[in-house]
Amino acid sequence: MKSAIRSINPHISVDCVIFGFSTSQLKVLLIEREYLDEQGNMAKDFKLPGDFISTMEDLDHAACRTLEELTGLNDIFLKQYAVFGNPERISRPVDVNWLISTTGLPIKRVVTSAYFALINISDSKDEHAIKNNASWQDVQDFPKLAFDHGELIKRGLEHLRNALRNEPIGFELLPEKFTIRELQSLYEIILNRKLDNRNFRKKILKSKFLQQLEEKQVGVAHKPAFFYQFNKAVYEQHKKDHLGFNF
Amino acid sequence: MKSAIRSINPHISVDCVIFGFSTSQLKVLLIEREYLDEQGNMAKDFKLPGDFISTMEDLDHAACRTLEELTGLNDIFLKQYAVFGNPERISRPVDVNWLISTTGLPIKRVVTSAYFALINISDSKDEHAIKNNASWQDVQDFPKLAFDHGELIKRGLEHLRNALRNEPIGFELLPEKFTIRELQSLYEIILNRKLDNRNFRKKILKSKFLQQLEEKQVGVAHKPAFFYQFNKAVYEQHKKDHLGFNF
DNA sequence: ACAAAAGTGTTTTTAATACACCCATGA
DNA sequence: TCATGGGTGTATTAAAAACACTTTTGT
Repeated sequence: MKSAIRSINPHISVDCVIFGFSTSQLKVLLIEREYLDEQGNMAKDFKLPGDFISTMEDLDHAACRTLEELTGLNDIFLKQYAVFGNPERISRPVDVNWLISTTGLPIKRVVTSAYFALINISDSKDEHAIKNNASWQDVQDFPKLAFDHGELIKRGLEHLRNALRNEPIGFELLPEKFTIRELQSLYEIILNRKLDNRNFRKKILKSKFLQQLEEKQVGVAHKPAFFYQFNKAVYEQHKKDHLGFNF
Repeated sequence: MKSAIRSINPHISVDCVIFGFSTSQLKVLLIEREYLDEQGNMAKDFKLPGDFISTMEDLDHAACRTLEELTGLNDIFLKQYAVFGNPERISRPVDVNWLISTTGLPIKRVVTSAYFALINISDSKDEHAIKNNASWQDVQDFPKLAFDHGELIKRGLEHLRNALRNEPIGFELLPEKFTIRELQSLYEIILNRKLDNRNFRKKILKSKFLQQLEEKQVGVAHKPAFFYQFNKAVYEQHKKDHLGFNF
């Protein structure tokens, strides 16, 4: 937090719930926080990557900036999913004191705009080195969190599941080029169930949102898979034509 | 606005996009606003029902309160759908001056939490008398609006359509007891297309979310329709079991 | 030649669509 | 008795689900 050199708006913050998927598990990215407990001893817990916005900063910009500053991740597709404005959300003395000491301002109440994103953990290992105060934690069983960040994660996960079921957000959340198997794994991990690979390919390919590329996987010890990319224009057209309802 | 007698938080506001459906049209509820134009003349335009939150007030509470104060509507199911935090959203001199003169505070930047609701206009005629500075305007062709309220309506409508297609929000937005025809009309108006009544009933009733009541319409000049109510528990169970994806 | 994941087709089951008449009530 | 909207069934078409083997590559 660079509160000394930028003009912050201490009433509004952003928080980022970054989901990471590997081949077997869904994780969240958390930042380790040091704070003084009730006895004045140094203690540690975790928080989401987040910060106050700057006085003339757009919320989306603040979310991206914060994520980069705290974790080193950049160029991530972040989506705002809710605002948390309960006046009691910052009320525990340790949280209030931590905010006052890190900002130097008399913080009373903060409304936060929550963002989520989903990234491939194995990619992030090489491409985006994650700063060492940030770490991946199990999304089902995360450690004690600051503020109402447990609630933000829970709601973010619901939002992610819903989004995945109702629109092709999976494509947005994968790298530009991906294999169909990667997309299927993403669905399986987030929806938490196995899908039939033949039926999945049929359904996905019938929709024409995916374009097959020339390029194949290289160096894999099995038949190499073709890469695909998402064709957004075709999806938008489809959405216009298809006005049904599903629930 | 009772800014004189309550302690307001001038950084955060709520705005309500209230959709009203009659048998033929979708409308939005707008409040007439008087302001001083560039030449210092009194002029009029429209705004959404909205206000700054109070210092220790929950956002949902602020939205309900505001709606009641400005329109007389109460007990409406309001759903938060987005935050609008562009630093330029309040930049036109007429808007800035209007805020300063109505609050008496040096407003610079306001982040607003947007809510939407949908109500039956014919119901509201008798049950909820709408205050006379509020009026229903065509959702496709609304008058000139204050701030970025045109954008809030556009995004609210997208949200409403999406919500209706992907979850049984229709039930939430109708009175406790309603006929299947009312539900169908709601779908037709919002999705802007005709639906086959036999197929609609089949699909809706197959889902078991609806419970038929003993009660029928009275005083209608045709075969009276049964009233139904939404069974939320059955829906929640269904959502757990059905983890497919649709897009 | 073996292991590992990619890729492919058919049958069965379920859901969506298209379509037209009789029913109960108030005027 | 007429006008109005409520309520129903069937046949066709389209989509989802279930299911097992062959292909290509690296080791």
